[in-house]
Amino acid sequence: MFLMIEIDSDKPIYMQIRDQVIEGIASGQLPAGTSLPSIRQLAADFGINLHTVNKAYDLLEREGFIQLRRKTGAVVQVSGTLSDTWNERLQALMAEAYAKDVSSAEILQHCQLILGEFAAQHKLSNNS
Amino acid sequence: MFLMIEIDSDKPIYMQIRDQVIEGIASGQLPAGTSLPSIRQLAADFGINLHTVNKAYDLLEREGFIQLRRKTGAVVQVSGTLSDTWNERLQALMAEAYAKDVSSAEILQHCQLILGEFAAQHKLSNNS
Amino acid sequence: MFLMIEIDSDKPIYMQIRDQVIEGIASGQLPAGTSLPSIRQLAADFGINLHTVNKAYDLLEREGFIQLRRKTGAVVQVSGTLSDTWNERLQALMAEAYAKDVSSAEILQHCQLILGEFAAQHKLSNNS
Amino acid sequence: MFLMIEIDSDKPIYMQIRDQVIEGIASGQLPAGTSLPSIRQLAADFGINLHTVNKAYDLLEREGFIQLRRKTGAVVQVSGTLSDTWNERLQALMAEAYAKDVSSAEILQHCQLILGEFAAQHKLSNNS
DNA sequence: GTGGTCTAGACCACA
DNA sequence: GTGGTCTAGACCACG
Repeated sequence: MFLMIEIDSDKPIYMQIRDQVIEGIASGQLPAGTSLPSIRQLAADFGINLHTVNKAYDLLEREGFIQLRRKTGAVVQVSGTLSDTWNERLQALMAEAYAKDVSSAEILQHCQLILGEFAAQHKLSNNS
Repeated sequence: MFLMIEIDSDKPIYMQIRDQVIEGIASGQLPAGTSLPSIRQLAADFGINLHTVNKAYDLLEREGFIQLRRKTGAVVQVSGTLSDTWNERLQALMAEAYAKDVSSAEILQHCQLILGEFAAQHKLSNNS
Repeated sequence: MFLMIEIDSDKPIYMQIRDQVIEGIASGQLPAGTSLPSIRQLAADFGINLHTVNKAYDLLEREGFIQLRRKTGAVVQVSGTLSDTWNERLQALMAEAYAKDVSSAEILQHCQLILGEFAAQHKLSNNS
Repeated sequence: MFLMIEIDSDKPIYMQIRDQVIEGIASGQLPAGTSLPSIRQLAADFGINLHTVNKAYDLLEREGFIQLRRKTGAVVQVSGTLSDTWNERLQALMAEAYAKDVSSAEILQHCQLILGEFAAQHKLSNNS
């Protein structure tokens, strides 16, 4: 599995699942149409509560990243628009760095670095 | 005042205060040395509790954005380094957009737009 | 329990908790991984307020001595670096003794004595 | 003057005065018998409140570092024993470092360094 | 008047 | 059950 749950993290488990699924999609490891493990499967694999996984999947569906089907389980779908709060969160993050006197160039470099990694992994996944 | 509190938001009030103060610093509205309203003052102005404001100010101080003084209140101070989780949060945000099939160029454009606004406002504040 | 709260002390209660937990870690009574009592539990045990304990735990977490988990409570974790003011506080303390005409040798002996006790207790805890 | 007041510090002003007078004594800059500036003088020099200086002097007298006389002002006297809380504060400080996995040798080295500086300055003052 | 500390009691998110 | 957040009201230290 591609998931890495840190039970000690300050980030809620369902958010860890959500974020990592999204990163998996971004990096091309989970292209559209891919089936995600069933809720029971995933919960069993990591020894976490069904409700926790359910909450993550439900959130991912509401955000348009996956589609939940009876029996078939969860399927990745790439569609939808950026969430309402995305821009706000980005602005908060940019402000945090800018207020620390980090230059715009340096901040953009950080962004580019991350995006570059996604692109590189994407390419790799497609070729394999 | 520069603050805009949404009592119904899912984001904790003390985080709203923190984020908006940081944005104020980033945009130059709150240059180093500026005095922030006292804890009691701000609490009264927005009809929120003293402890909530205190928590926000305490957090801002620990993160190096302001300095709390016994008698003078809170004063803006730019120093310190980026928080440990800044890069993680940025990566999660970038992934979210990339997974939505938004191109790298478009994402970077979003960042640049925000940073550009900060720079423009900064310039404006300095000239006035 | 290992704690000893003096309600009448000039030292704030949350600082008493903090210092004693740190001493517990130093002496090996609280090795990494040990679970601390929950906030509510500790507050109830000593008849103090939940928020006071919360403040102590929050401080200990920020200083890297413990880790707060949603469900499991507080767990000891040794990491992080010395606080910024440690050296200043040490210097003030050394000056106080030196100004009383206590010899350097005697002062160092005090330090060694304390450190020796920590080491001895540490050894004891490990062997048991 | 030998004093350096930081109005922004988290440490109360009267404590800054106290600590620096003690350091002055420890380093030999203020040998026994030296007259300290009058309360009014010191308050005027630093633009601080009379009560604040008074509080510092009062504390220093109660701790046995100086002697307050009518008209004559404050005179340094080296005598008295270590304060009741000195050992406790030292123990807390040692614990803080030891709990961070700093070795006893390294901690002692810190202490020796500070004491060595006092001794060196002391010698210098006596020779001059 | 400022921030710092403590108490009392409440609701929510997480698992 | 855990910690996280918010409210309300109190007293103290500092200057």
